[in-house]
Amino acid sequence: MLDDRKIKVLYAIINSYIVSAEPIGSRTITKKYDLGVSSATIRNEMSDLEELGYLNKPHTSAGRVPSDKAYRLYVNQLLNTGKLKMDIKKKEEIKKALISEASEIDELIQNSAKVLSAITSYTALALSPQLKKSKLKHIQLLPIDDLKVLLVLVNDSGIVKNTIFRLDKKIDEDQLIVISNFLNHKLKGLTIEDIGREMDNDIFKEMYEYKKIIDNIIPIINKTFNDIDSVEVYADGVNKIFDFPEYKDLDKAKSFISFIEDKELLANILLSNTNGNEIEITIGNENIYDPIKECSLITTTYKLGDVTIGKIGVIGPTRMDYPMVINALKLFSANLTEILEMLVGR
Amino acid sequence: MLDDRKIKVLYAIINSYIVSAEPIGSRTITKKYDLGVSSATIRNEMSDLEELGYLNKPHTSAGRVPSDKAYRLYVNQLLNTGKLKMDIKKKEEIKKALISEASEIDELIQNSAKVLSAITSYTALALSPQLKKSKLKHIQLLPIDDLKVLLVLVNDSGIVKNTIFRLDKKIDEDQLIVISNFLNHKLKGLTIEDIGREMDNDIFKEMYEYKKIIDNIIPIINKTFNDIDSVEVYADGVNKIFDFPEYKDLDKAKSFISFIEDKELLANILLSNTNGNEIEITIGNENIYDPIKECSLITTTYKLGDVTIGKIGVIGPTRMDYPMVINALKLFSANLTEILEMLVGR
DNA sequence: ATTAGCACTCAATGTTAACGAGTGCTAACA
DNA sequence: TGTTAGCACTCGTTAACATTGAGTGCTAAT
Repeated sequence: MLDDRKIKVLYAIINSYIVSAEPIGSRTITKKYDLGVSSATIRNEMSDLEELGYLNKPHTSAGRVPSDKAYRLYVNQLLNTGKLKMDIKKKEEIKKALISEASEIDELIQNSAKVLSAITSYTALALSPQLKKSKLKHIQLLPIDDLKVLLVLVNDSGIVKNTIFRLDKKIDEDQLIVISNFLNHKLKGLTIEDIGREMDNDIFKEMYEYKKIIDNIIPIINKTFNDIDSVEVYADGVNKIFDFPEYKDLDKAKSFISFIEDKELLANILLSNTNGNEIEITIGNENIYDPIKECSLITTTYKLGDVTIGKIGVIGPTRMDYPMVINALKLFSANLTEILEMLVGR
Repeated sequence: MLDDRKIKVLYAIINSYIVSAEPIGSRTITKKYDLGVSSATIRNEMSDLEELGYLNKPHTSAGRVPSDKAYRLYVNQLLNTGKLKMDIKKKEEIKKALISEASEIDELIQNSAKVLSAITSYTALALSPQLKKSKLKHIQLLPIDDLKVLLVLVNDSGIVKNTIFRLDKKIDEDQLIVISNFLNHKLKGLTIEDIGREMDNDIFKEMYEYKKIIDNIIPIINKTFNDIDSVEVYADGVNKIFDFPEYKDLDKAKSFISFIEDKELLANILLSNTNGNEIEITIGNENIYDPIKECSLITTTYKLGDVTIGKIGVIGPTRMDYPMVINALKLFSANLTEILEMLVGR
């Protein structure tokens, strides 16, 4: 359907448009790319490509611009031919940049978005780890003073959460240890969901003696666990969008930036954008939401052990530098997975 | 120097410009504000006001625009006459909105910026609590498994930090308790700075038996304490800037947004903007940095006990609605101080 | 099948004129 | 002496119109 020359012409247009953001005319192609034919021939090919849906004309006397379909073809080929190379040296550089700031996992992810945006010069998005299935590893109550108690929860991914709360009545350290031990015994190894159920089951009747204290504590455990579960989206380099001529229009820029500010929506998009491949790409109109129908979203995942727990990606104009971004994302995916392994140290 | 009528004319121009963002002509004033004189008289007054530096002309045949000096006069009067009223009902509304999301202090502050931006429709900034002078209240080591240990630090403001780290050698719970007790004994009640000094002093020679383990732990304590100390700046509603006609120019908008993205710079600005008053206002050229020389920055503080520990404020065009913003900030300051009191529960 | 040539299209750019909000000055007035 | 009506003047804004030039599509010759 697309003979060799058509592909060459199409790729010339895509490559040219990716750097210039200007519609390409037939003469430009004959000059910049040596295809051995005249501009008139190119014109005919372009006319064909337009009919096939790979090119668009902004208006009659402008050049032509690649369509989403063209990018899709280009990107699929890119992903299949595996021509993308893993630059080990660069990988280590990135790793260093990521590690230097990372003491907590959320910080690591946030910093990753920053570095990714700096490297690619597009807006970067990152989804904090999802740990719904993670299990409680340790629960402990510590006395702060007569009335205040610190609750510490640790899950098997090494995420720690804590809350200070205040009791109505004095409690001594020994009592807290008894309660801690009991909670540990009952809840250790359960997932967040399990614990929610367990709580309802009034497992605490055995602890009659401490009923009042435990009644105080339960909602706090619940809330704290829900916090662990909460999804955070980090965005960095939002203002990079100003660098692209297609966003010289203020309304467009505004709508893009407002869109990126809606973290809840972003979380849903990132979570739903899952086809099982290492790299996932949504081009232009493939996006559901209007404000980013002229953007491409490229994401990858990061793992803890064998489980995918989060995502990181890049969003920018459809004419983005796909090979560069895909390479960068591969490095980030690998690095994050390695660093998490190390941080959690299993 | 400024007679009564000049003041009236000036205020008319300021008020009009604050809502319209358009230069005001003499006729507009005679029509909209009944000053009992003709436009020619106003014209003369305006000419005088310009000579005195209170008005600017964008160009010969435009109307006039208030200068920074005019805003300064207006704002000083506003702050002195104390005409600003505290709306108790609104205060409670805001309080509710702030509390609903606040389980941790940083979250509370972040959420405050969000609510403040929503209420004022300007960009809101907030500085997370500064606790350099806070004291260690509790330190504890908890076993996670054979090799991993959780370090928990609590300070007297109720801020909790923790880190998981891994030891070279197995350690049992009893040993951890001994070390915990020792550290508590030695370090409790000291400020972050004190602890840094204490650490260098090799206080641990008494604990010869656990030297190796403690040597492992010290840098972790240090790092964790530095984390507590770190300043965070939250910005919300950055894209509100697009609503103002003075930012219809893309470069201006870009430079503003880039400026707000530099959190370190913002932190310095917020920290330095301290004159000891409840409300602090920097107008236009009083700002040091070029990108916000056409903005005003209004901030207030929030406290824990008697100590100012953070700031929250609003940044927008110099023609901002000062009375509204000042009122809002007063409510936020009072509410945050109350909520912190409650959260930390001293 | 390719290509040179040419008429045609249309956004972008430049030029000019008309418009009108607003100023500043002058002279008359109370 | 302060106020005001009147008027010439300024200057950014807008609209209308012509010009330019990159690019297309078609045709006829190679």
